[in-house]
Amino acid sequence: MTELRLHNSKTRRKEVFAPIDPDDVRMYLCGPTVYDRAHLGNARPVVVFDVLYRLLRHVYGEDSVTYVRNFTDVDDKINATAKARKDAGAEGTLEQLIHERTVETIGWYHADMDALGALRPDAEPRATAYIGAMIAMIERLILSGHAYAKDGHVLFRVRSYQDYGALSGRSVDDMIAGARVEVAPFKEDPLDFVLWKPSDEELPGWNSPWGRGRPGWHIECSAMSYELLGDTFDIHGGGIDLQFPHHENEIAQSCCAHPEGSFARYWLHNEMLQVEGKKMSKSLGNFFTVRDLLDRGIPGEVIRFVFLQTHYTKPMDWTAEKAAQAEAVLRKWRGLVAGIEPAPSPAPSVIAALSDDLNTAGALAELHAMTGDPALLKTSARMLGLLEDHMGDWVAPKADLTAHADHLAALRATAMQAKDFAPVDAFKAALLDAGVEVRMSKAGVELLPGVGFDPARLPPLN
RNA sequence: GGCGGGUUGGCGGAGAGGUUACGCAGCGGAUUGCAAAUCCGUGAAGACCGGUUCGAUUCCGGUACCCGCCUCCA
Repeated sequence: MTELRLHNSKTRRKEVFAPIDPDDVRMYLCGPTVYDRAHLGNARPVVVFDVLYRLLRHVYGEDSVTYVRNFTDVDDKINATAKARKDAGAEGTLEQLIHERTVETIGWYHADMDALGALRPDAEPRATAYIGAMIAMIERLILSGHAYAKDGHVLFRVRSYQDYGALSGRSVDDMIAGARVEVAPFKEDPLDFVLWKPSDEELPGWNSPWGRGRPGWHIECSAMSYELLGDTFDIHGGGIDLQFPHHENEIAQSCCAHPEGSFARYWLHNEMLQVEGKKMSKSLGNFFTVRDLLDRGIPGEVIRFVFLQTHYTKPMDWTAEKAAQAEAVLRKWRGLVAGIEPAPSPAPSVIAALSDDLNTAGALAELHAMTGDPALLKTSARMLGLLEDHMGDWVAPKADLTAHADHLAALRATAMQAKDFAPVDAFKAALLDAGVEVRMSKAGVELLPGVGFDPARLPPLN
């Protein structure tokens, strides 16, 4: 069996991956808070873990991998949107309006991630469906002395968990020194974080032993991973920005509530995304969503290719230049594999690259070496979610240029006789100007709509 | 202040203690009415300073610069 090696954030080393049960490999990815369209940065972990999911399925078998990715649908930004709708006169309770909003957002998320060629996880739990499990976990934490209730809040007693900070490499005392923790009257210690908080009438809430309220952010992942994957599972992932405090808190909650288990054994974190060398932010004006790119005509497969060019542990820079290059490569490859029956299995070199901590850039390099064997290229590319049939519509000609091609061929034939190439050159120049790629060979004339193709600027046929 | 990541040829971007990464661009050639596309060939690197070593871009230490996290965030 292929030996998989993964960089484990927990140990800060590349380790051989050994699943608890090779017939039931389990991984959890922190999913989106569904308050709006996913931005480009949200898509990076999705693509990275999609490749990991494909690899695990390849190595252990399609039915031997369980991939869970949650939807966070309890959140103040969602509440704000729902409240704004209610204030604007929308029908229904606040909870119903929240549900409507999140259903809408989840639909967008699915459409956008599907466009990137990401396989759907085996389970996509919504936090609101697991409130009972969260309450049960909080009760266990209170009983074991790791949490306490105060003024309608329940807080996790950070100093009760000795290994707190191990994942992100900080000590509790360092954090006090940093002093950027919220001090509140209901906290025993400024480091303690919220498991449950009260809701007023303006906010969604659920009944609990501590009154009507809602869960803190971190508890949902602990509760859902426990319910769906058990007290010990293989891989947990997300963006590096989640490492602290979110993942640190998840570990504390899960390990204290279920000391018999060891929670996630391998932690994978992807680095952040930049745009043209800068952090993507609304203030810099370089903020955009996946849908924005798709609407601009950049195919999801191209976005995916650009992502895979950079190793997931390094910051990735999105640039228009990279997108253009990726499109050219994919166009070429799609031309090579069109109508070709895929090879029975992917190239070992590609599996080897991916098995080495998801070296997707290395795997792409291997694909370049395979252009002489389109069948193998096709099958191997699919390990990366590329060159799949359902992803290829974008390469189809955007217009029927047969008439123009025939006209150009006729002009050329005349020109060959008359030794006067001016008319054919003029027509060709006009085509190029309209964004058409012109290919003339002994075999004939081929016209392809290029990147800047504009049908309105096509020359008349006379 | 604390924690973490990065710095490779014109650009993007990997692996490996000693042998060509790869892609794009460039250059030369084939081909073409001219181009494009395609094919063949080709130059070019490892932030800086030390150390280990027969040998380091690759390991260790330091410096500089860039970036992220520590607050909602993928």
